[in-house]
Amino acid sequence: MARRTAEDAEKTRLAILASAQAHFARDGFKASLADIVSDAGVTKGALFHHFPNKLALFQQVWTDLQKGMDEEARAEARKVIDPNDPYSQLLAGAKVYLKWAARPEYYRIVLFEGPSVLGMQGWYESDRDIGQRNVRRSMEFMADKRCFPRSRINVYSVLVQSVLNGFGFALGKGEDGLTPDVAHEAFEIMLRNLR
Amino acid sequence: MARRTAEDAEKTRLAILASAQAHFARDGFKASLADIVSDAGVTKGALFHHFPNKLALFQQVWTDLQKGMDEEARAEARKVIDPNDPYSQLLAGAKVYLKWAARPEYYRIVLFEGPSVLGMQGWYESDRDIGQRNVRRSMEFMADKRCFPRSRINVYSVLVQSVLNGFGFALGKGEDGLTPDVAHEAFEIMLRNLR
DNA sequence: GTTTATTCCTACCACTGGTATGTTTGCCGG
DNA sequence: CCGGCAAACATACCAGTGGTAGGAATAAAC
Repeated sequence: MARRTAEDAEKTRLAILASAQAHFARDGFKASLADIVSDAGVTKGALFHHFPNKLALFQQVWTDLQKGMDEEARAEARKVIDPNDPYSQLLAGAKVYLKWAARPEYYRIVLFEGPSVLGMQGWYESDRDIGQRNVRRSMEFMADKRCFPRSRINVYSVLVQSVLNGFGFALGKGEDGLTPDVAHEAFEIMLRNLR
Repeated sequence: MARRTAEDAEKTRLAILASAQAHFARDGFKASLADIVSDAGVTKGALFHHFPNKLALFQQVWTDLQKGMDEEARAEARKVIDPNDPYSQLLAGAKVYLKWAARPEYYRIVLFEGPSVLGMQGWYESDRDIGQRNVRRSMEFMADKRCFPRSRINVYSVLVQSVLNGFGFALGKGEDGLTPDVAHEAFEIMLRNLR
């Protein structure tokens, strides 16, 4: 086979991404490219035409998952009654995030493998770009409402983000008798009582 | 070279472990065995005589680091005035943990690479064995003191563990203007106000 | 209708973790 | 004191990995 329609090319690209997501979700980053292209019905030539290397492929899978979660979270946050209430928006977004964390692909690829694969800079930057901004805005909002001194905005941002991450992990793992609702309730209590 | 004294053997074993820790700390699990044995002054034959495979080598490095941190944390917890106060013991242990998290080898090997390398079961189990037990004991203690209902012991254990993990991460990463002291203060405030 | 550039395949490469086998020699029973 | 076993390595090698080079076919632009 050779030159196809741009539409066909997009199809193979998506097939590669789908297969890659499945394999990364099951075997982590160590999933072999041979298996990925085999299940996608193409050869390595196609893969390396669409992606410069394995890491870029993983990054794309990672980004797609994050984007999906982020869009749903934003949509849910927009439904909050008061559009100028970052606190409620954070709670709404957190609810969505905790649900996604229970999904095996999101759990394994984004939360589990993401850090070590993308490296500390890459992962932390992307993570901060997507989640931390909302968290930080909410912390500033709470500080303005005299919940706690502004000097603690920084630490509390890290703290809140950590709790969301950790709950995501625990939910993704499945045990601990933890459900998204229980986690969300505890999250809110903790948040409300920050001083 | 060939058969040496048992003492000599232990020396090469330690040399391999030291070199492995250095390389794993810098390059993560993808550090090559060739480089590790080269810097240790031995060959791969020696490595595979002492360790069954690369993962076992990593596990040993991981365990040694965890053991070092755990021993120091326990020692510090034992210095607490009231020996029947898990709350204060947790705070003391947390202080030690946060300090270790700022050390690059501990950060990279235990916190960063550990999860994806050892896998969810291996990492979570070991992590829980070392840290979670103390956290859980403290949560039960606080529940008994009517800080919050016993039904929340489980969630809060996960929550507290997550905060420690996340602070460790942020400290290890170095930025955010975060110091062990600031993190520890925020940790205590959060803990004290759990309902 | 010729050219061009995209899309993909095949063949190949350097390197990796891991193995099989060989070699030296401390050590222990007789 | 000494023969043999096994510990403690070294050497040579292998299957599989991510990645590359080059070519073939053809959709698309002119």
